[in-house]
Amino acid sequence: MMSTPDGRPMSIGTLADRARCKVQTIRYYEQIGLLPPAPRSAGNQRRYGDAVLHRLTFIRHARDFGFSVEAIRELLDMADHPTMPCDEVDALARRHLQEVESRLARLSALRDELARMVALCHGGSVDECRIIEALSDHRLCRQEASHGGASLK
Amino acid sequence: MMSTPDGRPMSIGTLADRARCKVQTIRYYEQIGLLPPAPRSAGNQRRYGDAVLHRLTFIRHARDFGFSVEAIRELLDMADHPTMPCDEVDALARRHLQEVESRLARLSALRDELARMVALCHGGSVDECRIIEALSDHRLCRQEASHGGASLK
DNA sequence: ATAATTCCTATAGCCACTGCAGCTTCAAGT
DNA sequence: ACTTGAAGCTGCAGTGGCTATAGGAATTAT
Repeated sequence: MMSTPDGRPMSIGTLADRARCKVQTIRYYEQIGLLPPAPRSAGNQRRYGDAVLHRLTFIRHARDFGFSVEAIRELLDMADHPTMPCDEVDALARRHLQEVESRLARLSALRDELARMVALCHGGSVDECRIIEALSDHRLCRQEASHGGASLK
Repeated sequence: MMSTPDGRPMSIGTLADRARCKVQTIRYYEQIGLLPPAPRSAGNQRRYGDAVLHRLTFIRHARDFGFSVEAIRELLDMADHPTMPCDEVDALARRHLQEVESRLARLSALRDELARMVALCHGGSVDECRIIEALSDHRLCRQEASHGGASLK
């Protein structure tokens, strides 16, 4: 129906289905240079071969792992030079792991504070609500630094 | 220097220092209606009393807890009606806690996958790099669902 | 009086997409 | 051959929660 089991090139929709991403995302990746400009059909529609499917799969997978587009750009550069040592790939991945672990720690501290706050509520009216109170007064937190404004994306 | 220990109103910079946030953020909050339009000096500069400091502290604190601006809008509405029952406050906080726990779970699964991936690298060149390989081939992941594209903000 | 600082508005940028409007092209069915 | 509907095209706006900058006016310090 929409696949090309033989060598014929794919439409953008087929590529999107195969890579499990949206059509617009593919065009966006082309626009920012993660994917090369696609060759066009006579009617100006993009046509793709398997190489782009692999590249796109790589990109989506790396995004699922939380790598930024800039990091992926570097990873793709490295993957395009297979004879170079993989130290930089390793370093990039380790840096990302550290970032994830740091976010995890912040989010975990946040969860604890939030759970503690929620546990304080025993019904009643808003003016005796411990949650509102806790949000109003930073001193009611266990530690200042536990969730202090750092980006916890 | 810049504080007003007596009853005189504060400038936006003083308010920003006291609430530990940026001047632009205050103007932004006014713009989106989290803070009321500030009264102005003769020269059109914003002047603030302590009430706004408290409101802003509440907002910043709730943001530190990861509440969205929309959620904070609701919390402020509730805080402005102290005689109402606090059920809704409680429900909002519990919902947010659940959201945080779900993010935490996703991020934790991601961390595990990433750590596993990083551990596979034993040096060498890029074409034998297990990290690149893992990113290229989703089948090398333990479980499909562990980090599959869900927003893990 | 002057200099340094802070304030004002308006606008653009961040990230990684997503959605829409208004049009053209393609593939399948009759 | 013709119609129809799906899928494609470009370009632009919007998301969230700020942050940064430009160019000018007001305030404060010396």
